[in-house]
Amino acid sequence: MCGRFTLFHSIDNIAQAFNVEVPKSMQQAPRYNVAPTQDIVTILNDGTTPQLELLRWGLIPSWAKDESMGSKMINARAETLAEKPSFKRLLHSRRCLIVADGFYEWMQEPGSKLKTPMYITLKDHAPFAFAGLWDSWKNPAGEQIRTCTIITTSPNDVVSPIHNRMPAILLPEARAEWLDPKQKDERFLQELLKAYPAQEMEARPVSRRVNDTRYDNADLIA
DNA sequence: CCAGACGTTGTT
DNA sequence: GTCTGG
DNA sequence: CCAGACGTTGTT
DNA sequence: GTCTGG
Repeated sequence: MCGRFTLFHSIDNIAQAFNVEVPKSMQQAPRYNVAPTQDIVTILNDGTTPQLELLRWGLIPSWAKDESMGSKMINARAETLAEKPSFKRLLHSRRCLIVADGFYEWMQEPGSKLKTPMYITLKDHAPFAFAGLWDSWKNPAGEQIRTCTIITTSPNDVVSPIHNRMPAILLPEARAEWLDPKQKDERFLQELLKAYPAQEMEARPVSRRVNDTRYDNADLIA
């Protein structure tokens, strides 16, 4: 699955890599330990052009009575998106990219309760896009809260020794297709959610300090 | 029809 | 054991 | 994902 | 909002 990731590239870097404008007001410190419920950098097409937006990680559907769902729906299974009441509607109209440059998976040590955190990136260390879904929820104060979830899929050969799920990373050429509001073909969209090519990825163990969400420092991945 | 759930992961 | 918060 | 709380009453 | 269970 995907419950923790990094985003240390600058907003300017990201904007250039994804060919989008930098919103004037957007500030983002380098992050080495992004956790659910926090605001994350996304790209979505809410009108005519893809835009950088900060969304809260943990989907709160528009019909939710309270925000308790937000800490549960941090992932969505690619295989069942088109069937699940919570996601089907979003697959048609609320797709987004979630920008990252690495993610963590915890590997269960055989014959032990210990888990080793592994850090997984592209070999060229470029920023990439998780496939995501988003929604907007009106809180009791009447404010629209935008939230999102990261789609998971079967692991490739780099991740399968570590874990039985991995986040769906879109190939660069698939990003525009995923964001295209006119694209409604479920099968076509789900085809974009296959595991990223293993030969372009690498994984290595990192410090257990990453376990604590309050610890967010560059030495985690040094 | 209405009422109530709506999710993933991992582990057993 | 299970839920909540980050 | 992991860490940390998990309860009530009353008082400040 | 939409699906499932009764």
